[in-house]
Amino acid sequence: MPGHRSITEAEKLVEAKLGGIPIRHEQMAVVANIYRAASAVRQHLENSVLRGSDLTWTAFVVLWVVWVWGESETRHVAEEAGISKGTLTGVARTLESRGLLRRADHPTDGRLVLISLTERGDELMRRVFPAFNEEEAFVTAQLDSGQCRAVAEGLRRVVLQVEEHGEERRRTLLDGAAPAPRRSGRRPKS
Amino acid sequence: MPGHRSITEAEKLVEAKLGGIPIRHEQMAVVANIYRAASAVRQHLENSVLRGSDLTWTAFVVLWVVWVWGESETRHVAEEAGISKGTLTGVARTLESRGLLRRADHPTDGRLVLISLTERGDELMRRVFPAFNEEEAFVTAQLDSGQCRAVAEGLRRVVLQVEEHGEERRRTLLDGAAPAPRRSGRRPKS
DNA sequence: TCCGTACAATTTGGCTCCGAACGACCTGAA
DNA sequence: TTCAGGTCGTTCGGAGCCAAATTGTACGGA
Repeated sequence: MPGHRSITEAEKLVEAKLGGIPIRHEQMAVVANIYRAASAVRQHLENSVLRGSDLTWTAFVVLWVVWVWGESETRHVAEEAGISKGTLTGVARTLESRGLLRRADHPTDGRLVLISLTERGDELMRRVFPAFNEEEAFVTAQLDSGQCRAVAEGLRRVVLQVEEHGEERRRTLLDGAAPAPRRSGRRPKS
Repeated sequence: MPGHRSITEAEKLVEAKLGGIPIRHEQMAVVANIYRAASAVRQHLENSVLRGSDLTWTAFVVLWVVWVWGESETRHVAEEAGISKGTLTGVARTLESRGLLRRADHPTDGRLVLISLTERGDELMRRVFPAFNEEEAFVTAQLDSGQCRAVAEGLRRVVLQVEEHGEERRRTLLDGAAPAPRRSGRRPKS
């Protein structure tokens, strides 16, 4: 269980560390708590409702997207689920082998693959989602209706800010400098 | 970039899917946006300030914890950073090999290991953290001061709720049933 | 008809992370 | 003094995940 030391206490220490250089405390608290909350929520949901149905968080999100939006092209599912296309290929294969998901060629464009739930997958979601939603209610139990809306709206703005201006911002920061390659992953061929 | 389809639209579809069964919309929106925001923020920070210093998100968090709290026992660092003990061992080894971190035996308890920053690690943090904090301000730029506080406070409550009542809740849900083993990871011996 | 370009999903390589097992160590009771 | 039970960090097995490379399809122009 993380978080026995308070964030505000940490802020004071950081201030002292940097002595003089001003720090955006409120913004720092938002980011720190976003990540803490995301980890806590994910872990709780995996360990309560998902594990029982042998689903990882990612697998559940993928099923959820397809369940809600119906038969979809894989690229849209990946985007909506927030994972890369390559990851989706593997997750979809696993779910397909368990009979929860079905893949079909696109009728006119041979490059595309369509994903939909099988009857079993649909049954699973009708059973699991209510339990999942019940835990969403549990983790937010300390928030009243208005606070829920405020938090959701605030986070939406964070997501929008990054999506709309993030790339430009990164370009500005690096200012034409080396794009700095990623540490992991396949090496460029050159 | 995820999120081109609106979350409220998704909620309506879910409602129709379940027809009749009530859904906690506001709570669902909070959880969905927490995760989206966490991914977006992490990705932006990794791709802007961290990559340039060859740090992953986790490595930065570990350095940050040790920087702020000073020499600490590894179990506390792991807890504070929100990662498992096993993960910390690997991360710490990497950071030690890069000369940013130092490990020392505990003077009286031979089981413990103490972690502290080297001078180089301290320099790195004095350089990187202001840039990091600058991006924390960027991602929250759409929120005014009051909204920042509201979001941070709301998320704090979510974390607290899970930390204080999560374990009990999971016990209640499973109700003595099989603890449901994890799919990945080392297999139990027997 | 034959390319070249564009874009799709998939494969591949490498790192990250969790958590069970393990071995070292501490402690207290017999 | 011994040793059983607890706690620590580390090791290790397996899945997750990203992004480059690859493979396959579409389509417009020569």
